[in-house]
Amino acid sequence: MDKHYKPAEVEGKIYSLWEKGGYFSAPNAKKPYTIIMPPPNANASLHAGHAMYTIDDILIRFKRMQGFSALWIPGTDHAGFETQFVYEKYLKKQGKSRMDFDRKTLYQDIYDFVKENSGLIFKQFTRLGFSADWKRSVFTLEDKVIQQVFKTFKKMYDEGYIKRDEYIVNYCTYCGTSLADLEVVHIERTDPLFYVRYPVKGKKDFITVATVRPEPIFVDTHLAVNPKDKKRNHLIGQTVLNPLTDAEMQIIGDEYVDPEFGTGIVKLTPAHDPNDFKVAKKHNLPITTAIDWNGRIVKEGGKYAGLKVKQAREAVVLDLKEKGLIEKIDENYLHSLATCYKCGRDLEPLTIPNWFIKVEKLKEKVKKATTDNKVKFIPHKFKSHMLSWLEIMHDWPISRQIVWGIRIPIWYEVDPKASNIWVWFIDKDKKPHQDNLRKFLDQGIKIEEIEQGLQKVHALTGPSGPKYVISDKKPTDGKMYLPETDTFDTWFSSGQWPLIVLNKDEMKSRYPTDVMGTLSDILKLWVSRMIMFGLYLESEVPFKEVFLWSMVADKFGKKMSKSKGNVVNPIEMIDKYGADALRMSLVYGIPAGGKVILSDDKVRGMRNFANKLWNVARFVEMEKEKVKTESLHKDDKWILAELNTTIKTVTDSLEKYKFNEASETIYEFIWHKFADIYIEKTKSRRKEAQQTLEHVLDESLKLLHPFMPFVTEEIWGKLNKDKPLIITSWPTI
RNA sequence: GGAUCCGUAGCUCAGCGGUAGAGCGUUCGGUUCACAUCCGAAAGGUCAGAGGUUCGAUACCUCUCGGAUCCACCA
Repeated sequence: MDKHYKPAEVEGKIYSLWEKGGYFSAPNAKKPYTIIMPPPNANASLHAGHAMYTIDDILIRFKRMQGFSALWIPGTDHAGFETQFVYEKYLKKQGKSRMDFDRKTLYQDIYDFVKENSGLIFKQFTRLGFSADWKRSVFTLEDKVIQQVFKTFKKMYDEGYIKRDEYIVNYCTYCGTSLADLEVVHIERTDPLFYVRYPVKGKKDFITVATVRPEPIFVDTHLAVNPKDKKRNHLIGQTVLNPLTDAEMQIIGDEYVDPEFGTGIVKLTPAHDPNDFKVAKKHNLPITTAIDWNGRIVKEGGKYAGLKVKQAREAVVLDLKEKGLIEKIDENYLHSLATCYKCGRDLEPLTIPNWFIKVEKLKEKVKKATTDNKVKFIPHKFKSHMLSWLEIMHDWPISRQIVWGIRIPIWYEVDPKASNIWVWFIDKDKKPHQDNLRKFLDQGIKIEEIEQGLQKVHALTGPSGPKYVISDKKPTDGKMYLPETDTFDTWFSSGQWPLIVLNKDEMKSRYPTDVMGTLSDILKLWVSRMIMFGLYLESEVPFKEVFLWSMVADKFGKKMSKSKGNVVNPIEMIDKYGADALRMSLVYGIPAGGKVILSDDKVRGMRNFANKLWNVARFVEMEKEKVKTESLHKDDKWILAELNTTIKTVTDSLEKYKFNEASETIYEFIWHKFADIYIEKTKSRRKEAQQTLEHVLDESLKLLHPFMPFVTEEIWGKLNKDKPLIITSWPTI
């Protein structure tokens, strides 16, 4: 044996030993133990967060060693919005945009793009020593996933869990899609607050309203005051004039108005403000669009039509100033606003037709399962996080206006005489058009050409909207149809992940799976949805326990992010110090649910530990001759007792997901008890102690194997040439 | 604004009623005999602050201050 352990020379060789031996497939044996891997983005390369899957690998290896039929199922996610965003950046570099392509072409291009990059992350996983059953991998755009998603959607529709509605959503005009509340990032910013005067009808008087958004004023039809506001409730029922259009506006009363804020009077812009939208629905007020999907003022905006929001704001303010209708401007108004988590731009609240899942009934089951501990959360605090989320969880908008995803299986019936479908398409000369479908049909453009170059379909909701059919294929009843162009929110498919990756037999034997280990960030986005779908479709939770870890941080405890430049590339760490060292660093000293602190110093420390173990093995290997004695020496008895305690502690800790305790215990035992104390003492009675030395080393290797699989397997192979691999044996007392 | 978690050695964290612990870092001393990716030793803390419960509080309770995360909302 060399003086030093050299991971680079060992890891590849050991990994293929496991792979060739078929150790990653579940053995037929006995009790099943199952973990499903949270599918990483197929397009991604490994970052520090993924390295935390080490925890799953530790569990799988531990259970495999204990003799379970351990199965770890991997997969990759299409990550709809994420991936399309990356692809569009790539297009932009080439001077192109998604608008240059019809949906089919764009989808295929992204598919090829992803295909080219996919597989990389699994290769990187093997560098970490992950023992997943790779040949079982599922990609979320595979046919069987799409079929499952269609089936679920149909069932939900039939059972009344799906609704279609005009709904105000946060829409990113740059990314071209609506975002769920969970994807919205609120930031604080100083913006001018304009105090706008509304002339009172028939008087020389004004009512002043404070707003940061004067640009959609031309569609406003109402102001509101709080009916309990004694100073102002006399205004209810009065009429003022729209400062831009001079149209008459009514003042209504609604309790949502805060009498203390601004002037205590608000303008209502239902189409572009979530609160105003609620008020408008309640009072049955008109919801008129002022801003289109491109973030520009609509053509009804007269002189402002076509302007972007910011330009329109400047123009409107200028005009109002000229009319003397700006009372004052507060330049230091600090407020929070919604921005896109992806591109950081301001989001535009827009009303667009959306498909929703009605969660009211569904979430009750999740609540009950959580309260009844059908799913156990580790650490425990996440149980209350989940419950508080369920309290406020509201209907889930599942429509995403992107191509890269599973299309919502809806076909709209085209009535050539109705004006209820708006389309955006590229004609056969690659020229884009957007307008009412009827207009194009009247011009004699064939529906086939429109469908061929289709970018977006925007069908009215409600009774005036078109009829539609739920089907994954185009209906063949001879009528004209156009497909829904929206795709499902990624979490709609990944939320059904456990039901997709397990086959029929396994649904009996391995469902619910044993544990789901994932980042606590996606507790609400993903974990809650998986539980919801599991209970809805199978009447049972999809996993018995959830282990959640928090973000991976640098040595100063700061979250790793590209913009901070403190990202640690796990692969570089492996190249430098070995996979075992990296793996150990991710669990040693990390409290459950806590921040994972990863630093060069720490990984180096763990590399040193691997080397220490290596040298313990070298020491043991130097002497082969054993002297049998009648009774054990007191030092032998001591170390064997310590070993037993260690086996017990490590086993118990692993069962309880206390990875830090388990790893610290085995580290302490090997280095500071076995090496520092026992080995030093045996130097004077070497041959006598040889048998105990060998035994303690073997057992230590097993205990450490889930954490540091490569070095332990390598040493095991050197010492126990005739025995099977260490990967299948756990020590017992 | 609401919720949760956390303030213990320079750093990262254990301890959670009975005179303060680990790793890393620092300082000092060690080159034969497994390992300098090592061994031995030392320095370093009114356990954030103030009250309370208790024979006794770093630990339990209350408040204050400081930090983190999540959620809601802001015309």
